[in-house]
Amino acid sequence: MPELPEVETVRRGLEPVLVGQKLTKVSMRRPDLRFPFPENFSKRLKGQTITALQRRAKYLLAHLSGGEVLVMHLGMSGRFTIVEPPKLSATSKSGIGPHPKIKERPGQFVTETAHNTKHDHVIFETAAGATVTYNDTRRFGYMLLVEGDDLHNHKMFCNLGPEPLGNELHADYLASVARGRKSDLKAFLMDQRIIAGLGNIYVCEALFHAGLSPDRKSATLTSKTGKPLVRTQALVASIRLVLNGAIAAGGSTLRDYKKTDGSLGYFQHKFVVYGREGEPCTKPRCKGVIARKIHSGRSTFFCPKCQK
DNA sequence: CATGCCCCCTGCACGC
DNA sequence: TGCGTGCAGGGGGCAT
Repeated sequence: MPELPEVETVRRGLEPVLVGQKLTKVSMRRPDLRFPFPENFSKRLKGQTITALQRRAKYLLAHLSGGEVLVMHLGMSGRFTIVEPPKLSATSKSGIGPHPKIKERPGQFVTETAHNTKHDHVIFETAAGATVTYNDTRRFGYMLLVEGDDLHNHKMFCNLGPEPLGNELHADYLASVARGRKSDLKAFLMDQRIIAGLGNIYVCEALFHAGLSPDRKSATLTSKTGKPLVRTQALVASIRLVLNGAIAAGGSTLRDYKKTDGSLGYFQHKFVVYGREGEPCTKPRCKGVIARKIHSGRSTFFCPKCQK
């Protein structure tokens, strides 16, 4: 899936299309994704206005005028596609007028281009005539409807750790939660209860940048006195740097998406270690070769020479 | 409690 | 060409 930077990029892409908009129609093409859709899903969404679109960890949160929150998780392969009605030029506004097909059936027009794809599972239509389609090949994603006041108590959210780009993540925090842990750094950083939003790619990237081995014991982030160490500071800084860099790259993709097909999801981004098994380490003067190894079923890419 | 493993699902790249 | 294998950015649920 999209990890935190990709979800944030999707959020920024959807925000101008959805926020302030009333949902005129929501349809599903199957009864479930990873989980069954909530009871009366379409009916509960129709007519509601989306008042805000937030992100928490890898979740998208669409706040609804009725007080519920539409929670969306993209799993491994979830994407959104936006199709907006053609912008009317000054000429057509004053003179010719909108295309008759659009005027009569705004939803129908975009339906023909947007809904014929395999694995399009959910289609949102807004009062402004935009269509937002959720596509998810592997269906590990899901959607929930949760009462806004109950969000923090929901089982999906109550155990989430701090946002990695927020103020709550700092070396003292990381040192304190790492204390006495038996797990290695790879598992530690993948654990959403420790930090919420990192995934397989950005854990590899952050560990590389910090020069720390994925096999290092998490407890070594803490000194005997419980104080954070230089490597702990470096890890926090690396996490921030890697995520911010990816979000910036996503932003540049966003500027282009309307020129292409409206697709929001993964984007092209250069990774320094991820997917680069056998390639030379990019750290200056390091003669190492990027290796791959499996940690609890997931590939880890790292430089055995400069990550200690 | 913490940790590790299996599994959900589809598609794709690879070797034979 | 077809088929089998392994792998893919997540994480819930369960056994230990």
